[in-house]
Amino acid sequence: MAYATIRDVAQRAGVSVSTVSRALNDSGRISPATRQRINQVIHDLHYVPDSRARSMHSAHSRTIGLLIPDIRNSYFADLAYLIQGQLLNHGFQTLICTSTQGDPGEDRAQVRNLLGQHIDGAIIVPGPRSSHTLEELTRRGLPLVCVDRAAEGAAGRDGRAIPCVDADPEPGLRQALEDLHAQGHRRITLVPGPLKESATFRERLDVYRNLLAGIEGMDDPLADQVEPGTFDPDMIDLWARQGISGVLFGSSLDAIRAIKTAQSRAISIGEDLSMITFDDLPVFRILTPAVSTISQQIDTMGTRCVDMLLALMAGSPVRSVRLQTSYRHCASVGRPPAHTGQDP
Amino acid sequence: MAYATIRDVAQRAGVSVSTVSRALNDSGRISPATRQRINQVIHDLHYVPDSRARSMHSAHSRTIGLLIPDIRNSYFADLAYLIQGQLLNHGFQTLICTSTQGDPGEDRAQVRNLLGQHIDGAIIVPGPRSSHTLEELTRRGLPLVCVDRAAEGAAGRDGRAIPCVDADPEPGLRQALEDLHAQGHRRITLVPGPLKESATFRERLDVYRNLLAGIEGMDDPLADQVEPGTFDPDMIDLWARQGISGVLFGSSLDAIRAIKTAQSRAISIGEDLSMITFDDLPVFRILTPAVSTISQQIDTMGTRCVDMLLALMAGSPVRSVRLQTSYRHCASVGRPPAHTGQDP
DNA sequence: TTGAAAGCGCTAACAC
DNA sequence: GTGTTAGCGCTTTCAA
Repeated sequence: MAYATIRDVAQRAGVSVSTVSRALNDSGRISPATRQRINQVIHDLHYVPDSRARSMHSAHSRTIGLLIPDIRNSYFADLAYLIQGQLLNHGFQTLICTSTQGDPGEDRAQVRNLLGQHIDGAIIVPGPRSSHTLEELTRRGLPLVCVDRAAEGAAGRDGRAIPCVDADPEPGLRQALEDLHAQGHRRITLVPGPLKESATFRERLDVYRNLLAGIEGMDDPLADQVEPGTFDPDMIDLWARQGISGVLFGSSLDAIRAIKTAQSRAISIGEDLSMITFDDLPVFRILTPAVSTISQQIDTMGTRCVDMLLALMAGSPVRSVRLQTSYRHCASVGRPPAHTGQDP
Repeated sequence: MAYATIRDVAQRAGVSVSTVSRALNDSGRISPATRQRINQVIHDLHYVPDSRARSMHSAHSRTIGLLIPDIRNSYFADLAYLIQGQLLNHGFQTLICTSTQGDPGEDRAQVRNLLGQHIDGAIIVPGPRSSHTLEELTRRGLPLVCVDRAAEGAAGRDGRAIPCVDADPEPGLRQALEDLHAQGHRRITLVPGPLKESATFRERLDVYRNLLAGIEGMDDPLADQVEPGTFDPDMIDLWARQGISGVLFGSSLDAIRAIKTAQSRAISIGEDLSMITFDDLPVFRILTPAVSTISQQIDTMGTRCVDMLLALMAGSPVRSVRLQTSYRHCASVGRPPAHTGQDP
């Protein structure tokens, strides 16, 4: 009762279903009068074509799967918003699957859902354990693009790598270190984020180390002790004991926790301790002091990955893209306090 | 070639499609041997049943539509996350449609999409112009629940109102006003948010006025001048001229813009100007000073609306629910500066 | 316990 | 221009 079908429309318009179908798809020749009559009936009956039945013929569903770790993270929310909007402009529906990380079983369930819908392609933020998930998709020759992080240990069909759009941490990190150096900091450190989780954090750490090694007189006394885990508030005391005056965060979550801790211990950011973090979230601009960030060009990321997916679906060859990161100085980076900043 | 079909499975297992179907659905009796063989083939072929074809028979698609204004707003992101997670636990897929507000044409397109998928129900954050959209859904007798705001001027089937779960601003506002009063504030005002947009903001304003009228010696000199629009930075000067020492924000977006403005004008929140805002976003806790909020119990909101939808789909009668708001005092509310706070 | 056949709503040849 | 027919991948009678 709820839904009118194409047959109802045909009957009421006094034509056959194929004529209605033609009217629906602007295919074949139809007399203006018939078309007019059909449109009227469609309107009267509030008829909406069943896209499931429709897509069963056309070999494509005009549906794209989007797998992101956690929509509550505003970084991914932005990405999802951009991607869904842009795909919609191209006539594709986006199936957003969030909370794919963590539970590997849930991960599988989500992918089965997507496969069951016969999606035309997928955009994925791969996690540390998603290689199996990715295979499940590439096995079917499904056009696939990774965003934000490259897929580890998974190749696309024909053994070709899955195209990816992510950010090169080098430029942003370089500028950040230069700023710290210019302000007079000599002993600094990096909290990379959950190292075990992702190659992203690993890469940030590696690049950081290389850059630091090239800077005369600047040093990370904790470089060899980096623990693959998240930020621990007690680290703040450790930094103080080591005479560290500047900290970089590879994960914005850690940065926010550090800010809270600093506040509760009356440590003044920008004076007692300078800090910089990855991810240019709006929060960081309204904090006092505003936090210096290394920005990822998230808008471009969203745009490019959609472009790449569309190209892939069109059969064009697609190459991975690395976007530049850039540094934005804010008041969270100041001069080091008098008693630190130089070798003891 | 990408997808194996039920026929492929049947062929390879040496049985008929109906037998495979039965194995898939645990319906009918099947010999253990046959089932075993079928499962093996399913595994080998990486067979995933086509849920589109499947749902065309079963009269339900196990898919729920979720329409929210903007996923980038962390309030709605939280809501979406909660809802999708909970629906998944009940075996439903969630189609998240974001950015439905604003463009009414896009709104319609989204709904047609959902209708085309033959969703089993929908959860909606209705906007000011969504009554037409809602009708499109209710007309088909689709189970519907509104969240966060009540639907204006739209009734469900049988003319019954669409069940809704939202928050009663009264308790939170009352506590907020009491706090301001206790701190010594006597002249305050409310920036309700985009009044034209939603009855939510209208209600907050009305309740505020009523409460204020009942408080001895506290006054809003601007009560009659409230403009239906968003926050204008120049209002800060106006407040100063009027001797206003405390401000409430009906919209967290306005609050954030006000904080930025205050910072740029060296106005100290909590000293020169006390402020309180609706929506208990994480941001407000890490700002300095932390911002006093009126919280909406968003978790409960997400849980309840899913429960309500499931009940509706099961045919049970469902009543709208109003959750309580509550006030959380933070340092953004302090004593008024000496030269304000009392009648001149 | 299993298979054959009809049909879900739609599209796409192929006739007329 | 329009109707007829045969499927798409699946479930579901009804027989066997």
